[in-house]
Amino acid sequence: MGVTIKDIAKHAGVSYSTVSKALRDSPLVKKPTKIKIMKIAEELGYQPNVAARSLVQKKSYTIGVVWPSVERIAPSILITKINDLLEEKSYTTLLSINKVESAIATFNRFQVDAILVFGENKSVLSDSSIQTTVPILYYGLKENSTYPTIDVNRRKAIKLAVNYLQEIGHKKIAFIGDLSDVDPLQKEKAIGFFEAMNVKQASELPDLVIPTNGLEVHDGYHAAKTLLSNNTDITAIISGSYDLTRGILRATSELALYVPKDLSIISYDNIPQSDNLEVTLSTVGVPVTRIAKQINEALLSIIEGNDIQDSIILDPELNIANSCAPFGWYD
Amino acid sequence: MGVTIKDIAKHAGVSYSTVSKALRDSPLVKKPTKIKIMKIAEELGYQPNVAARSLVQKKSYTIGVVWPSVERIAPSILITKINDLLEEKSYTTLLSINKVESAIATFNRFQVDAILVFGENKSVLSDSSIQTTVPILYYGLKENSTYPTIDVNRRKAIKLAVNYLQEIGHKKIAFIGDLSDVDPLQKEKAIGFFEAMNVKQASELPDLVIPTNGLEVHDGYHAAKTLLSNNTDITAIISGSYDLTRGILRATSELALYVPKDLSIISYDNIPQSDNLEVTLSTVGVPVTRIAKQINEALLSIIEGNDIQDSIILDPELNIANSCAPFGWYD
DNA sequence: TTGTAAGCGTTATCAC
DNA sequence: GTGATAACGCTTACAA
Repeated sequence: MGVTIKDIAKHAGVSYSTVSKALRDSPLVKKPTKIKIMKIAEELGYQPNVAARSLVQKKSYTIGVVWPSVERIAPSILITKINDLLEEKSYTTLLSINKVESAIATFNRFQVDAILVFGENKSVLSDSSIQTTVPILYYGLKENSTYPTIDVNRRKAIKLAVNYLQEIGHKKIAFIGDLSDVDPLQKEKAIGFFEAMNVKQASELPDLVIPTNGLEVHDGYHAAKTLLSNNTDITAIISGSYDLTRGILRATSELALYVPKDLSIISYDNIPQSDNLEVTLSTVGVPVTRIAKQINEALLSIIEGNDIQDSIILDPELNIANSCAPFGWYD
Repeated sequence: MGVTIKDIAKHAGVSYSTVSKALRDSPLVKKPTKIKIMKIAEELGYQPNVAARSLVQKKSYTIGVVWPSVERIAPSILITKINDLLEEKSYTTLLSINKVESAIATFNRFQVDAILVFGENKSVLSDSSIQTTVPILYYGLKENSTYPTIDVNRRKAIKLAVNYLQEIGHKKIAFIGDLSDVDPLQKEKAIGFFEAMNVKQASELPDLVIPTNGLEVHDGYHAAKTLLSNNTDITAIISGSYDLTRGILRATSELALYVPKDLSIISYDNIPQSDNLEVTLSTVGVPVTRIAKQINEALLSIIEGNDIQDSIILDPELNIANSCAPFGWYD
């Protein structure tokens, strides 16, 4: 089995409490002793036993992340970022891909210091079904939950985009995105578009709203093909995601349409762009780094026992770049 | 803080050791007492403390999964399956997205019962850099590791496909896949193709090997477009992944080529197909369910302390369906 | 500056 | 059948 502080104590010829202090870098231990002990610990390949430590400290320096759908690529970048941030504060993140209730139960048994839940179909889940003594933070749509929640204002993001395009003179603005009911996060974006266009639903803008059945590149490609073959007078497109936008750009280049000369594009996006597309994209959204930072702070705060705001809705930002030009600019 | 067995003991008016036995459903406790205790535990929302239990039992009923690249969608289905299988045996899986070394260190501190590592750029990693007392199982390419490894024979899979197509008379067989050096798993597939075609490298089959720079749908789409516009005499394609195949099918339908009349397709694939494509695909590969089952068994086995085979390479299977027809069948 | 001892929540081994 | 009690590996007063 594993090496314990008692083993180290024997080797070093000191008591095991001294070892404990030395390893925790306590000022109560003389430098030379400390160094000697550290060295022996290293040699023996000592790994502190979390179980024992968290038993006495009632703290495990661990954050449990509930991530029911490993399949989804979107939040994975966010998780990675959060993980890095927490690591700096010497916290470890552990993920569970189980159903929310059982994941929370597991993390309670493990006495993690806080739980971060990536909400998805939270609709099914009511707070009453959750048993926890560990503080919980949600990321995603705030619905029937009383737990603190951090979310991105997707609706406002799309509105920002529409308004900007209108300001620079565009009249025929289209939206390409996922309108299916299954994903409330996507739906928010569509609602933002409707609101900005002063309509109630997609049917009032038959030619301008192109629903996709997913968020992949080819969904965007085909939506754009449909849109642009039928409607030659569209001058601007708002895209629901980065991948959709990549598809849209593919379509425009095949149709020999030039961005932004023939068409302005603003893409919803949280992720920093790595690909080098033909144009630098204009985007709206909250950058992952900011989301991660907020979540990180909130997490550390609730661990300290501080109450945080019930609900933090992050404001999106508009970043205008080459893919966008005023209407008529090239005439 | 959490409810402990002592709290339950007080409420039930018994000693806490009786509570412990009752909760573990020991035959040493009378039925009525047991029921009473269970009920109180339920009411109080008791959650057993893993730290305390694993401290005395030296077992946490937990498997640590090292998954450095949350970004990749491919193995996520596999992880979900493994998770389900282990749950049946009342094991919990916890994932870490940290670097392999530190993830392993973390899991050692948590005293998990076994560690499953999803190997990727294992190249960098030598066994000597790993400190562990917990048994480790690798999934992925076996390279310089002495730990037991489970892997899929991708090379053989593609060979099977080539041989089958040759048997049914195809001469001009093309391969669409990712040849970049970064992903050794993909490279294996290409090597399988080369070997089956009796060549050493791609350059010997200039028109038949179409490298993609990824495994997404649109990569397949564009590769197929390139391939089929230049080479009208190709009669069969082997695709390196399911998504690539979807793209290929999109391309063929745009080019008014009919599968399998004008073109036979066999797709590498581990994942059970959910989409309903125009044709039912012929596939080669090891189904995820089988991979998951093997990993599950191996894991349980090494937990018991049984040595398992150093290396288990799973044999792919060929499933021929509508997307494949003998050469000349429709003439 | 170092050692001793109590206690964290649980299981397991005894006695009763 | 049930109840004390030791032990798991560690941290932390407190004693030396």
